[in-house]
Amino acid sequence: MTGKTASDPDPQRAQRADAQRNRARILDAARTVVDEQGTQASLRDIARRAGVGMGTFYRHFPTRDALLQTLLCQGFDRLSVKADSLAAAAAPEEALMEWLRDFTAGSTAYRGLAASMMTTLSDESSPLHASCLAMREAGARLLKRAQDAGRIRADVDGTDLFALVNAVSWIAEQAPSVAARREHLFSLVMDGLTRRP
Amino acid sequence: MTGKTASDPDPQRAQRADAQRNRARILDAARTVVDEQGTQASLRDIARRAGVGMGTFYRHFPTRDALLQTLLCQGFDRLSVKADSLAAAAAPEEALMEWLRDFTAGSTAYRGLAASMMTTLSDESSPLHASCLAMREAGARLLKRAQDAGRIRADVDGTDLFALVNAVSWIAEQAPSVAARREHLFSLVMDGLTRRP
DNA sequence: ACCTGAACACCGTTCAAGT
DNA sequence: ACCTGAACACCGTTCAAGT
Repeated sequence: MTGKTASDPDPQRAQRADAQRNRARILDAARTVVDEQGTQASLRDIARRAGVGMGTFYRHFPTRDALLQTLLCQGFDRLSVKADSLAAAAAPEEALMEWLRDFTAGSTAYRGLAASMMTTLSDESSPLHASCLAMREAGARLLKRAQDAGRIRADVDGTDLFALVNAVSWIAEQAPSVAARREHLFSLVMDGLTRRP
Repeated sequence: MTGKTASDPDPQRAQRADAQRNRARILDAARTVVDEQGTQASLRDIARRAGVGMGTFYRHFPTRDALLQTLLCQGFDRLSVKADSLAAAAAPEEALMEWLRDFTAGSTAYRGLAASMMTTLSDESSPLHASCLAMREAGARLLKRAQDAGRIRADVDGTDLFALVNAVSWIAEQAPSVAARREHLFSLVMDGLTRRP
């Protein structure tokens, strides 16, 4: 125990008021710019729009992934939770499909997101690594359940499924003509994984 | 008719000796650097390695696509020809699969190639547009043939097939763990397109 | 005709100097 | 503690000056 009393704010969270405000401004700007330019958005543009020096930007978010984490982490965690509640509530195949629908909607929220997820999954030092991996594992449990029920091919694992779904999301970003057929491509792939009676 | 005689070299092809040598050097360097860095390789690096000024580089290849064209066009054309000869020689499904095998091998030759092909297909001003489109159309004819023979789902078109195959090639570039499963992902997708008896 | 390399407008990242 | 903005090393692209 130190001299710290109950009324002291948590030292880990204590921040000067201007620092807190700058952080919020950066995040606001980031949401806008990433929305426009995708996950590879210019960090300078974000700092500029936030009205903040580059040093301030880097002090708050030392890497691009640190910034993306605060934008994406919530969504990843939400999908992890949703997978588990679907596992308890819905039929195996329907649960998986419903989850994938939700996942795909999220993965097309920002341009470049599918690519960022793949990068973050193979980079253990990324602050997004853990939550993205947890989300994939949660999806993998839904997959396993559908496989055990005999509804999905047995020779597919969570990595395969995640890769295929991200591959479709990515390709849809590459050309408007493909984007228009995204749902169709998605169902072609999922039909292929489904065991027909 | 102008004063041009038969012994004049083709004025369109006439080039000073140093220009011809520089062009060859740039292409040599490009092959090496694109091999190392992918289709998004630094153009400066290529010019440097070729021992040539930036102006010279741009004089010979005014855009990145103009450079890629000379590296990739032959391969595209070869695959177009191969599609037509397979259509004449092999059973519909086998012909399609053999062609896709060949196509995939080519599309993984350089990192970023799948992305470049998608870009070039939606950019009519790209010098690669025509030959890439021709290749896709040649593949589409093999697809149609296999569909007419009842071996492939009827609700797939050449754009879908091309998109799916490129999506798998791209995803395999994103992580070594996925690269190791590339063949498996490819067969999952193709199985899905195949009509089972 | 062709080549060169500096110049320009951008990046991401770091860091000395300020408050 | 935190902020600023210049500095550095890159990039793609253009262009005046040379031969």
